[in-house]
This record gives sequence, C-alpha cells and structure tokens, in this order.
Amino acid sequence: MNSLENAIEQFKEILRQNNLKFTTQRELILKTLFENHEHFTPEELYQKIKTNHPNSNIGMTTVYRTLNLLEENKLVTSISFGIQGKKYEFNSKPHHDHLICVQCGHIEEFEDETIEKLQEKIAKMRNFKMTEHIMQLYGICKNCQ
Amino acid sequence: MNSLENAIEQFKEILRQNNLKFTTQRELILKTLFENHEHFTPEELYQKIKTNHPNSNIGMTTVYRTLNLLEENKLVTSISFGIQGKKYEFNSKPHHDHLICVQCGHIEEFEDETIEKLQEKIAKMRNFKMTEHIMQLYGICKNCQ
DNA sequence: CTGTGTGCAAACATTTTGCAAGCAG
DNA sequence: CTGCTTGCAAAATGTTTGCACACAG
Repeated sequence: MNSLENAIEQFKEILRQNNLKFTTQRELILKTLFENHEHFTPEELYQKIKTNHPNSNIGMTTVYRTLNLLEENKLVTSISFGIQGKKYEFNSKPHHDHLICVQCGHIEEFEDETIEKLQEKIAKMRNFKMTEHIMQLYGICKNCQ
Repeated sequence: MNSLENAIEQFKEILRQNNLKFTTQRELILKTLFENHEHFTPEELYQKIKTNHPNSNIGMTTVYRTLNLLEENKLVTSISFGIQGKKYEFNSKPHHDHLICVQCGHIEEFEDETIEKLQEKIAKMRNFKMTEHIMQLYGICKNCQ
C-alpha cells in the first residue's frame, strides 16, 4: 500500500509544487528512511547511506536540509529524546509514541487510543489548541534488564 | 512546608554527604529557581541571577554544573522541549506534565492520574522497566490564539 | 540555459572540559 | 591548609549558513 514507489511519487509531487528538484541525494535519503523502518539520527542516516552507497556523493548538510524538508511536508517525523539529538522515522504508520531504553537507546513504539483522547480533553479544558504532542516512556528494555 | 529554608537545608545535606561545599553561587541558583516558580533555560537563569544580584560573581559554567548537580539529586527537574534546549524547574510539586505554546514558549503544567496509570500498564505489558516519562502537548495557548 | 541543489568550510548555539586562582570547611 | 569550586577560555557537539560549482528540468 504505502510502497516505496508511492512515497517517492508523493515526494516528487511535493517537490514539483514547490519548484524544487528531485535529486539523487534526496532520493537516497527518502529511500533509506523508508527501507529501514528504524529511527535515525541525522548522523546515523548519513553513515548508513555512505555505507550502502559508497559511490554516492552526499554530505551531512544535505541530510539535514532534506530531513527538514521532509519533516515540513510530513513525510517523516522527528522525535527529540534526552537532551541532545533528534531521531527521524519515515511517516508510514499512524501516530504512535515511544518507549526508549536509557541503556541501549533502543526505541519501541506503541499507541494508546485512550491516552490520546485524554490528552485532547486536557488541552480543550485549558483552551489550548493542541497541534501535536510527544510522549516518551524511559526505562530499561527487556534485553537490557 | 517546602520552604526555601527547607530546600537549602536539603541541598546542604546532599553536599555534606558528598563532601561538596555550600557556596554563594550554589545558594543563588537554588534560591532563584525556588523563588520564581518558572521554567528556566540555563541562559535565562544566568541572566536572572545577574540582574537580581549585580554584585554576585557567577558564570554560565557554574550554572550548568550546578543544574546538573541539582538534577542528579532530584532537587530540580529538566524538560527538554523542541529541538534544542532544556528548561529547569524547582522540584516542589509532584510529577506533572506540560503544555507548551509553540508561539510564545509559555509552559503550563497539568497532571492526570489516569494517563499515568495507563503509561505504567503499557510499560509493564512490554516488559519495560519504566524509570520516568515525559509527555508534552504542543499547541497555541489561550493568549496567542 | 536558468536557477535550484550540492559539498565544503566556516559560522553558530549550546554544553562540557582544562586550568590556575579563590575560598569553604 | 587542603582540595573542592570558580570563571575564563578553549574544546566539543550538533546544526545552519555562505559560497562557488554542479546538475535537474
């Protein structure tokens, strides 16, 4: 359903609408995010691309710029965790939140309809026009215990 | 109950236990956090102290070091919001979460017992030993709408 | 061809560290 | 007095920007 081709077509459409160009680098970034259903820091993503496509020419700068572009257009989502650092994931799934292992950095996903509803209720009660939210549970994952 | 004197005594006790010293700077930082029930970035806290105590001699370095010390000992809590930056608050209240205005940066607090319980349930179901969590609702606050 | 995109290096912003001098205990 | 603490400057991170060349459309 949400195939790579789909995602690329969607990306191209966004680029077209903004008079932007579809470049090898932009394709590689989207592709790598899509194919690895993982959470990447910009650095990790950059390394992954360098490793998997040694002939490609790509710089950190482009990774940052493209991630921002993709996030603005809702193709990827970022979560900031801990003090420094953001991780990006391809936006294929519906909204979900994260369990983060403080030992190994592993990230697990979960969703909970009830909590979502409660959050909306809280915002409404306070006249707060909620646009998004983050919820992260920190702890020790199964493997690290 | 949780008076400034109390907080300072608590701080002194922690310092004593670790063979650390109670200095003017450390006192100023704790005091400023306590007296202003606000959320400070290290920078803001530094400026506030400089303004309110022009004769005091204090550097950013000390602010950072002391905030880390206070956080390790649970006297203050930090919340990281958005991409960069942490804000610190004095730890007088029970656990609570935050509504953050994306326009003016204003932070409001709330607590919800039901959500807390659900979070624990989720972690337990996944064999995740939860140590803490953050939940932040982003949006536009009453004033900014 | 035109103008957007790129990599590089430099600039930034935030936080941490090394160090010599200062002060609490 | 001893050694923890401080402020300063420099280093370390993580991210953004300026610029000349490259390349998509």
